[in-house]
This record gives sequence, structure tokens and C-alpha cells, in this order.
Amino acid sequence: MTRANWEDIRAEVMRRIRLRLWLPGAVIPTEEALATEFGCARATVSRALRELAEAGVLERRRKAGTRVALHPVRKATLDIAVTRREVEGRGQVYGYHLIEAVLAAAPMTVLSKLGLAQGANWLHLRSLHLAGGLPFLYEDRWLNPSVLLDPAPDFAGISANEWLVTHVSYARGDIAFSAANASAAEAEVLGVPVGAALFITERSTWGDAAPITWVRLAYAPGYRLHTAV
Amino acid sequence: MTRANWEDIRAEVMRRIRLRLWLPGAVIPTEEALATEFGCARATVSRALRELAEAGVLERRRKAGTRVALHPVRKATLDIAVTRREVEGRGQVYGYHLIEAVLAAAPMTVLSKLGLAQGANWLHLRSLHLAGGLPFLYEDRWLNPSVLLDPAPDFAGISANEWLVTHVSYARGDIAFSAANASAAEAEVLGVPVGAALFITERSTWGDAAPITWVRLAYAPGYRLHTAV
DNA sequence: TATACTATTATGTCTGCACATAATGTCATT
DNA sequence: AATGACATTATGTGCAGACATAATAGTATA
Repeated sequence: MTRANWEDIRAEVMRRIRLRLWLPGAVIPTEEALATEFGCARATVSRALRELAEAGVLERRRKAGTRVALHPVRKATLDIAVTRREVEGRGQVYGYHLIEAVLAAAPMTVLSKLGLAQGANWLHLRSLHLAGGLPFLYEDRWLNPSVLLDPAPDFAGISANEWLVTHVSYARGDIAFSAANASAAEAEVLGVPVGAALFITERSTWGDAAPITWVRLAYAPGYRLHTAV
Repeated sequence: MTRANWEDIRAEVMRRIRLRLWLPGAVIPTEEALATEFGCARATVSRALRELAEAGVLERRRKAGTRVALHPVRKATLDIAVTRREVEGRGQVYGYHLIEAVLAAAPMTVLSKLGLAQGANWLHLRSLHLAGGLPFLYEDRWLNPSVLLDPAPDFAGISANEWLVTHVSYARGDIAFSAANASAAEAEVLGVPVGAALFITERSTWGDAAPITWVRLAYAPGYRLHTAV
């Protein structure tokens, strides 16, 4: 190799862990020692080790040093894209159909997940996303009407999903994945038998202070959320 | 504030994006300009912007500059822990029960996911993980016997999950999440009705060259995979 | 008009140095 | 033996400067 850059060092450290030259739980040499060995600056080693620590492969503590993680809590990163792009990304034609949009009192189940005691009227949106003309995703969303700028968007033409991404920035969010049997309503909309196993994504989103939206996404059978580690 | 560190700068950039001072798609000032503004070194700004780019909030290209992501593919990081620690982490007593361990020819469905044309005999492990005495997770695993060191572990006492993590390091892996209706076998083992919606994790793992293992995890109803963004 | 070369520019990375910070171990005191 | 003060140490962060790299914009050439 020409000269060691931080990615080379990261690879070399990974190699030593894989070959079990450095065992789980064992302390590895200090940044300084590794810098000397690889003939580079400490900052370069530091960058490499930091990346591995963020990935869960190493555990680092000041003074105590760096050790190979004993119970590697590996971090898998999921790409959460807008539904339209997710569908188009697999080469299918995207479609969107608004089923219902009404102002109504949000149910307790929704309020509690957003940390609200009681609620004013929120916008309740139910819609269906299509991939290649077939039902892909049933979206059940409650939206804080105060985030709707003037003029209010027309959710018949653009999905709330997409409008929010480009018009409302959020401070923090919360995602949960689970499985559920299709209810009668879901089954009809998605065109599947009642009781079919559906992949469910539930998302809560907050702005600086107030909650923005809560949404439940029920994917048609066959959907897989995929990632590499 | 005392003086700007890279986390302060990251927060300030986020603030400007949230307040829509910098709109999606717009180019933001150069590292140099921001360094001058914040009265710090370019490296400090660079660190802050790099983190935001990794999170999917910014898009950076040499010469072209840094812009606010138009379609923010937000990255959610999942912590993939060993099952025992996941159960203990929620304050429940962990239990493990090996149902079956046999050498057998791996089925085509498994071989294809590991990129193998044909297979020798692999170790087929079926086991049940318990949380608080109740069925928590049904594990169906195919394991390359060549990774079993001498002496071979006793999978009646330790789960393959746990043994692999501390004894075999992998180069790359692949995770998929989905939902499926409980088969008759799964229903019986997990103690749920046939057809119940189960959360499914499928993982393929490779070493440097050869595949190590393929596993399908079927979680008992109620399981939620959770993350913050 | 199209193509190939060239200069420019913003990010990407590295170096060497400095100081901050959090743990840890040591030593003296009670 | 327990407690508390202190020095030590490895990581965490910062700075200023340098060069590398990729992409763009502009210029010259066919």
C-alpha cells in the first residue's frame, strides 16, 4: 500500500479481530502505539478506532483504553426513505390514493404515544400507496393541524409523507417495527385475506416542542426491510 | 457558550435547517466560511458537517459544496444485541432450550440465500428462547460445521447465537425483517394460534470466504423492534 | 459545434502539536 | 481497613497548515 490511511487501519484492526489475534474483551494497544506501528499520526488511528467503536466492534474508555467488544451490540443502519422513492427505487411505478381526510379527536392510543394528555382535533389521513398498480402500503396518520402552513397542502395530490419531509423539519422521532394480523379494514384496502401477517411501522415525530405526527404503516404481505451489517 | 465545539456546530446547523433558514436542496456556506463565522478551525466544522451527512441530513460533494438533503434518507440505527442480553435488558429472566441439533443437507432456500450452489451437511439447530418463563423467540439456524472449533461447543448449554458472537468473527452480514403467519410448528413451539402474525428476522453471515450461518428468528406476538432517530 | 485540456474550488484526509477530560491506581491519612 | 487527595494515563477534542481528490467551469483546439 502507498501509505496507511484511516480506512486501511480500520480494515487491519478488523482483520486482527477476525483472526482472533485480539480476543473479545482484550485490551488492544493504545492509539499512540498503533500510530507508531502503522507509521502515521495518532489522529489517524483515532479516526479508525472511533468508527469501529461507533459500529459496536470496539469499546473505548478514557484511561481504561480500547478493548474488543465482549458483547458486540452491532449497529445496523436502516435507510428510511420516502415511500415514493422506495417504490421507484425498485423500478416500480408509484401510485398514491387518499382514502379519507377528516378533522377529528385523536384516540387515546395515539395521544399517549405522543405524550399528550388530551387532544384538540387533529387531521386524520388514511391513504393507500401503490407499487406497480398493486396495493403496497396502507397509511393511517394523525397530523397536528398547526404544522399546516398557509396555504394548506392538498393531500389528495401529494402524500402527507412526502409533504412533511420537504416542508416540516423535525427535531426527533421514534420508530417501531412489529407484525400484526390484518384487520377487516386493512384486509379490504390491501386486498389480502383477513388475518394475513402484515409488517407494521409506527412512527412518532416531534418538532422543537409540539408533536407533529403519528403514523402507522401497514405493508402488503411480502414486504421485507433489508440492511447490510 | 464557552467556545464552539463540533457538537455545538452540529446543533446550530440543525437549528438553521429546522427553522428553514437553509432550505432543502440549497447550498450552505463552505466549511471555511462557517469556520470563520463560528471562530473555530475548519476541521471542527468538517467534523460537524460530516456527522450530519452520515445521518442523511446533508449531502456533500467535492467542489460542488454542501447542501441540505432534498430527499432526506434518514438513517435509523438499530442495536442488534445477543438475545440473552436483549431479554435481560428489559428486566426479564432469560431461558434457552435446544429443541433439535442434527447434521443434514441444507434446503435450497437456505443455500441460495448464502450464495451456495450445493451444500454438504450443515448443522441444523432449532431452539427456543424464553423471557420470564414464556416463549420469546423461536430460532431456526443452519450452521457451517467447519466453523466449529475443536472441541465443538455444546449447544444444549449455550445458544448458537451467543457462542458465535464470542467465538466466530464475521466479515459481513445481511439482515432482513418481515412478517409471517405462524406455521403449525411455530405456533406449537411459541404457544400461539396457527396464523398469528410473527415478526421475523432473517440473517445471513459470511466469514472471509465461506458462509458461516443462516438463521431465521420468529418472535412471539407483541415483539417490537424499536429505535430513535 | 463538439471535444479535450486546464485552472479552480470545496471537500477529504493527514500531520504534529496542545490541552481537556474521565478513569484508574497510588499513597497518605484517619 | 476504609476514606480521600493526587498524580497518571488513554482517549477526546481542538488548531493550523498541507496536500490529495473530485467535480466544475472556463479556455483552447479540432
